Amino acid sequence: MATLVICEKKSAASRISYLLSDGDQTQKSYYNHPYYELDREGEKYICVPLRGHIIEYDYPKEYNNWGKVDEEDLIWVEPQKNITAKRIVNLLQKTGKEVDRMIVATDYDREGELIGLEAVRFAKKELEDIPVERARFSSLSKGEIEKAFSDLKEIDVDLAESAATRQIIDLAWGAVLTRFLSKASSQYGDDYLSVGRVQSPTLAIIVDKDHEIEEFDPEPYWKITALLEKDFEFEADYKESRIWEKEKADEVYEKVEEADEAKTLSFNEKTKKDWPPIPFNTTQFLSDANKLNLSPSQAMSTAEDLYTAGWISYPRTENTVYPDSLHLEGHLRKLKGSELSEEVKEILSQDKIWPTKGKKETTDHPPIYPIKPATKGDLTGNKWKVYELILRRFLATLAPYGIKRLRNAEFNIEGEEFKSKGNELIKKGWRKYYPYYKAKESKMPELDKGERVDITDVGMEEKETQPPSRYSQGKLVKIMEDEGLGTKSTRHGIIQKLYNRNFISGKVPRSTNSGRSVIDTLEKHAEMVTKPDMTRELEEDMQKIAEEDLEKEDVIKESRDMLQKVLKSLREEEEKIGKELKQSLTDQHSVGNCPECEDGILLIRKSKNGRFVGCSNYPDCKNTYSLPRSGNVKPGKGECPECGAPMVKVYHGGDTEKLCIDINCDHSQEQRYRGECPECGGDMIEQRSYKGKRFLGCSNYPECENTYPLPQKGNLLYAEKKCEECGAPIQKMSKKNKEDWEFCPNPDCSSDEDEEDK
DNA sequence: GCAAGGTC
Repeated sequence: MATLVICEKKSAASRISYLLSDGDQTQKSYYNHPYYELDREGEKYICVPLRGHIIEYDYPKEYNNWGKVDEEDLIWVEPQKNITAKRIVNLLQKTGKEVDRMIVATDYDREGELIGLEAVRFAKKELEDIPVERARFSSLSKGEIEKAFSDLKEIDVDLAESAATRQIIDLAWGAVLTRFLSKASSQYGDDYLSVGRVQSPTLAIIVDKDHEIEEFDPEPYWKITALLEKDFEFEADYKESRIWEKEKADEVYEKVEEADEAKTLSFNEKTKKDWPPIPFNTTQFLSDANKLNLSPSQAMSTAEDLYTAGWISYPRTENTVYPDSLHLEGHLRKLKGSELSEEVKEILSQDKIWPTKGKKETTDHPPIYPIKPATKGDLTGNKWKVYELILRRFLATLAPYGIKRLRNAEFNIEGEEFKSKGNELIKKGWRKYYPYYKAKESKMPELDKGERVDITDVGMEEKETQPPSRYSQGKLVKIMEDEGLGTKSTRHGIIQKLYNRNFISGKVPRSTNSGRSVIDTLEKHAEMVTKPDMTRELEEDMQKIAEEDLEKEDVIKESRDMLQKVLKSLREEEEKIGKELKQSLTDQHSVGNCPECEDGILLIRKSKNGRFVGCSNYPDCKNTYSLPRSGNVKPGKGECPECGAPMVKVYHGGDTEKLCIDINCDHSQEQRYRGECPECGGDMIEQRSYKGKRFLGCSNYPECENTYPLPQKGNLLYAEKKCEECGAPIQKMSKKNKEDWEFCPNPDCSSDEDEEDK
């Protein structure tokens, strides 16, 4: 007797083998892929980890040619299953022959059911009649696993089929619409315009906000503020914090302008508990990591590294409730060995440790928490940043609440009503351990009704209503979750995809021309693809398939019919759509007008050797420029005074250069001249490496290889003098809020050793 | 070369 246990991933396989054998499992390897063997009640178990899905749907090869395949036909093509993890399939086939029953022990969710079934189908091939059972467990704890393996269920084929339905539908809609838009706008190669059930509604959320901001019409208003003093200065605003008419504002201001006393009409004070945050699920984690300047993709991949190295628990989870199996106190004791040992001890010293809990409780994985203690010596850079965040969050969820003191008062100033609010944290509580959220505090003294308070100043300000702000990437992940778009494992990747497709740009994402026009086109002709409802409806259908209320085939057929209608309506306007898309793509790549011909536009183009700028009138106009090696190039203001070519802005992260597009023109050269090369008498030129790093290099390169490193931020100029020690040209640096300073760029020079950085 | 979903 032998049993094959199929697990979703390595960590689960290792844990399950351990629990089933009381730690007596053996790790083996098959062509470098690990698996486990163990004995359990005299029976041999082989525990094989998958790597999530091991197959994926795609169309047969003959449909790969976008030009030759009609999208209308593609709708009805049956996709085939391709193996994506060959070695795992081999291992399943090999071990499948050695066993006489199988247990699917993948994650307890819809995809898990399908992932398990995919594996079973490979393992079972020649043994059609061996029994397959399903272990369903809500955590990888001893109790849960024992219970699941002693009470085995049947595999839920309908549930798995519902997941397969989603795959087929997503592929059909994605492939058909992606090909249609790309072909209509002649976007081939890497520049195709993609469409998808999740990515398009997500993009639409960003585009809608951009439209809202563009259409925003600021309205002026006036604000009257009195500065009062009792023990310290504090502000009181006129009862209408925004006064919309200038006359009214003037009228009030005239009355109170010269006042020197305010009479307290009322004063209230109350305290409020400031509750600690709930345990980290993926969304909360990505959102807070974004405050630390990490994109969701960066945060996720860092968390993945920390997880595989055993520092933190599984980072993909929706759960916000610590399971009973996690012994919080014992675990805290373990974390005393971490960098934050003092903080851990403080938390431990509480009489009782009460964790917070969120509304969402799932059974697949615990919330994200630190598994073992780490110090700054163990982890560096982003890894430490992320680990510290997760450790601090864990502590905060076990820490005491804080207390806020809220005060508010109303005043009479020359017959006009003013009001003031105070919000002070009088007990820090959990915020001591979790400094990532800034509490908005404002101080206000204690007052008595009728008390007279001195006025030190009264001011009136003209202000403007502000447009709504853009969504940060962290906020976007949250909105996606609220709208049901994507999953805990895919949301960060979807956002990254929008960047990679050039649909959005910037740290706080804004839509590009192509992103905007893709959404505009879809909204006009296939609105449903831009709405989260499509996902909601698909979810409902999948539920019904799982419950046997609907047949997989019927759902797919209905979806294909709908796709056919959508495609038809798009095709009726194909020419117009193509024109609109092409126009906005031209705008996106334009850097300005061509100085060499009548009506040419200079466009960023790609060649085998990289990118360059060429004229839209090519081949009639052969004007070209090379582009800087790195950075994002956008049109700038005006033309070069020297050669008439357009000025461009080059963005390097937070740093912007303004250059003439012709890097060899005298103006550009002059702008970047930073003194004479002490080695050969050539010009030292400020330039950027392929990676965007700024340095000084000699104009006689490659004959002269003299270079100096430069600080990466701040404005640099040649100080018009040479270093007395080494002869290198002295550089002058100016930075915001700092005094200018001069330095020798030569790192081997001893000239500024006594001088510390200013 | 198309999607979204797992996981590395």
